[in-house]
Amino acid sequence: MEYQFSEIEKKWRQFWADHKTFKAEDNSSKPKYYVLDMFPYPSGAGLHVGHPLGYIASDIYARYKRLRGYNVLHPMGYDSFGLPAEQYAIQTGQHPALTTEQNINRYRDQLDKIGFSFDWDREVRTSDPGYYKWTQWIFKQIFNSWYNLKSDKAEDISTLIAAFESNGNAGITAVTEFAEIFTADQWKGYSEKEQSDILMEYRLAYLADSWVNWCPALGTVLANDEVINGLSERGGHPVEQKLMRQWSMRIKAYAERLITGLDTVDWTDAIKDMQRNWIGKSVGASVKFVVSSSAEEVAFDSAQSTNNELRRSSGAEIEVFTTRPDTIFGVSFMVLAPEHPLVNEITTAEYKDAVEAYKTAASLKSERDRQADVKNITGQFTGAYALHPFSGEKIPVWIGDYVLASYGTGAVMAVPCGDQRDWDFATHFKIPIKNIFENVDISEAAYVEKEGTIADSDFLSGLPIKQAMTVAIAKIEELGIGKGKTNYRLRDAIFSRQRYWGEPFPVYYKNDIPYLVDDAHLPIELPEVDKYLPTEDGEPPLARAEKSAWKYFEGERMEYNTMPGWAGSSFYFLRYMDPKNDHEFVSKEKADYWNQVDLYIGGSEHATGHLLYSRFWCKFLYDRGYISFDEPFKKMINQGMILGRSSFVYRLEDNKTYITFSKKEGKQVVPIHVDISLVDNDKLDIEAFKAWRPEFANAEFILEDDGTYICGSEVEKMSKSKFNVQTPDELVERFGADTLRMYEMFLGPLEQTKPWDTKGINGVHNFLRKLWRLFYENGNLIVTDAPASKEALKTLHKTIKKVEDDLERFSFNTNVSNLMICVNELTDQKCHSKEILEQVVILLAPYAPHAAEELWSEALGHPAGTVSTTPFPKFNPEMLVEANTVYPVSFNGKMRFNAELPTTFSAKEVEEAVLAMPEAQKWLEGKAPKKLIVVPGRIVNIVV
RNA sequence: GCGGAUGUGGUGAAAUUGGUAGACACGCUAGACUUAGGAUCUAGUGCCGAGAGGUGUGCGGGUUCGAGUCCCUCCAUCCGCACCA
Repeated sequence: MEYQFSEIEKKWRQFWADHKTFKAEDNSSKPKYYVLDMFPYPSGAGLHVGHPLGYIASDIYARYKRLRGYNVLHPMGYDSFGLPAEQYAIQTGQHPALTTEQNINRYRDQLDKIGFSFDWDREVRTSDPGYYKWTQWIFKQIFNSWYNLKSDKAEDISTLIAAFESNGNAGITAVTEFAEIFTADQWKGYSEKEQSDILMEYRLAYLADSWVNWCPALGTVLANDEVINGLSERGGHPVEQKLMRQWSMRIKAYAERLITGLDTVDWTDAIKDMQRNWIGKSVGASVKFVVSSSAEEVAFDSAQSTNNELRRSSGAEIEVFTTRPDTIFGVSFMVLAPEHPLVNEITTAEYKDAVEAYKTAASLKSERDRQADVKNITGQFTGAYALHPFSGEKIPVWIGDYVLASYGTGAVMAVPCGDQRDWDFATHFKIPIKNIFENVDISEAAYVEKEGTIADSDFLSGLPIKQAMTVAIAKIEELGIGKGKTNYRLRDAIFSRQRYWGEPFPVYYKNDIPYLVDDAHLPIELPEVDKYLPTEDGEPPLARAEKSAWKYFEGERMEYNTMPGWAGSSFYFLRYMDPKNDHEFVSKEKADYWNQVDLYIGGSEHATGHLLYSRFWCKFLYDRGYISFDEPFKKMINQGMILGRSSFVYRLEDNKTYITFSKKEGKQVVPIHVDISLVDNDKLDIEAFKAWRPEFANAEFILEDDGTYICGSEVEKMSKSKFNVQTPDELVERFGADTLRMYEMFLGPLEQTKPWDTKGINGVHNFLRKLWRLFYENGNLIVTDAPASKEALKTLHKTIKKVEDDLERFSFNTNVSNLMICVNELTDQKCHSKEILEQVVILLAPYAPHAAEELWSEALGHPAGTVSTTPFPKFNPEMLVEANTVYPVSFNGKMRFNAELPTTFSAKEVEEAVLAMPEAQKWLEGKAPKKLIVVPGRIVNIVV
């Protein structure tokens, strides 16, 4: 019997679906294991071969863990809210729910063909009301929480209100920007609106006027991680800064825990560093500089101005953040961001116009221009001076757009001798540079190292830099002019989107106060609208909905924004544990049982988005007692991208002759993308090419000497327009799912970016055919009951060990090869022993599950479908080691043994075997060896 | 500029605590066989050399009996961040 993959695969797909073979039990005596893939956004283009790469890896691991006796949770679902469906809806008028449904069906079809062991009973879709009910519910919990720095966790807002009612806010240490102090009596005297506004300053989900990334082309705001180089991640449209009233999430409250938590998870350093960078922790101090009134006199006098109105700024304080308090005596000027609120106040009359002009110029620059302009040093003196807190010296105050309004305090103390940007600024504007480092030359550049000794700095002189930092902070705190402080670059996450296809907020407004919709009315379903566009007066699309279109409506108006894409994907891994629960987003019991995701596989592009937000929500839900772990993903593997390999034909100037690759040299040719389905191993199917498009119908060719046309190729991203998209479907049809699965694993290291290339797929396919021949010859079963040969046992156990090692260490690069070697060796040995083949089939089951099931039941006579529940073969090291001859060698004056050994791979076992050899015993004369070096399979050096 | 990764045949790549570099597969060469199948089988295939032999893991050093692997300098490519005080 030949290897009939299409029949076999169809049969087993059906069997698994009918028997729910991969259903995960919520209660089991087996240990649990949770293998998760990043769920896909179901785009209209369908899956290409890059998508399943990670799914195949995780499926192999999930199946392996089942063989190892684990109760495995391996679910799949869809991140089905999103921009493309909405934009398609805007163009066509089709409801996004409809296109999303169609796309999901297509995805499911494609996924099913690859033979994944997902438990489809647990499927989730973020756009399903039964799912987003819980997205809305979690939003409510976040809204109803504040971050208590004393307990270092999120707590219910009621505890804060209770505190306000009894003591006001004086004793509260919370994450908030709110600085006013009020008493209990004052609190009780506030109106509902005033109380609501104050609580808003504490809530973890809050409404505030924020500078946001506004993308006019998309008509919505974007989160920082959705903006790349000043352009939108989706579509690449320009993004500008705009002040808007928006929902935000106080993720900054978790900044420190998001950093420390990284030490408890097994992720790559690359991803951890990306997150650390993004959070951007800096330790230092904040210091207040008093703006000098007398200095202002000087400026005023010299300007000979008579406008006394502008002179009232004396006593203003500029607060700066610095990571180098040790260099405070090196301050020779200060710089404020152009948007800094004190700029108008302190600017003297003389400089008013120049400052205004500078501010205007800065505001006209887009984020992108500002970034591109890094090397252009610009700034403007304000005429004001600040007083140095220790020396009392007058320090000129400038504004400059290299200082960002949104980081720290929006102002810096400039130390040109110790900071390159300050040095450049000072040099450019000819501001004096004071050197406070002992024996350091700063004439060419700033000294930015944190090694050395401080000089010329009053009480800091003579101290090493690191010590000076501590001393400086202590002194600053003592004088009450500042304090030690840690800053984070991470910004709070904007949570509103002006779009239709997202979760509605469970929020309504009455008297301009936002209220939460009662749980009983959740989910707040998306209302129907006539168009998926903003209203004429710029309200989000949901504002178009008639009151009657809302299934639930309360107050004067509903919240018309929707939630961002990351809302639904920030807890889906929890929902899989209990996807049908209508009373809770997940029951405590099930969350406790399934616990963390043991292995998470997905792309690294989510490093600063999804992965950060999911960790944030997980920590929040942990704080509030809904789950008992505060990191969602214990171990993560990031699969690399698969690039397309485009094929080209080369047209000569005459517009109709196409010249083959090797003969185009030195000729004027136009490369033209040709559909890769017309090309096999770079050979063009000429007839198919002529039929492909009318303009090629009369094409003429200059061929290779063997009469073929060879195409050129180039590696690019897969895209329809480059005709280089390889869908898994065609390959499954030609070679079968098992071949595709093994081939994708055979391609190279999982984590690596690599071009797609089908050149080697025959090799993998031939492996399966060869495997078949161990069982069948001329259509007859040739499996025997004869005992296995020693050789065959050795091959088997070598393979068991290799497969086991590769999967436990999780490097999907060699394991398929190990099975190939195994089958090659068994073929050479003419081994048809049932004893051996049974074990081989189990080893194969995670990789090529359809073939394994077929051989297991049809050739080996086991009950159908049981290969997935058979224990993984047990490795027996004794099968590998055989004693051999040992002979002494003298080398470089040191005595050692060289022993020739049979091929094995475990140095330890060989070591033991060598020491047990009579020859070795004799040679050592009862002494222990000083050093024993084993080259697996080859040579042993024993130093005596 | 900062951070992370990667450099091995014609190609994709292996190489476990440092131990025969190139497993396995593609491709290629020669041959066999055939109910012509995306077959199968045999032999060969890093480079130089007719051969013995020499040489070889981005470059240059170092440690070691022994280095693709460890250490140092440099180079190239890819990814992320980027005026974050």
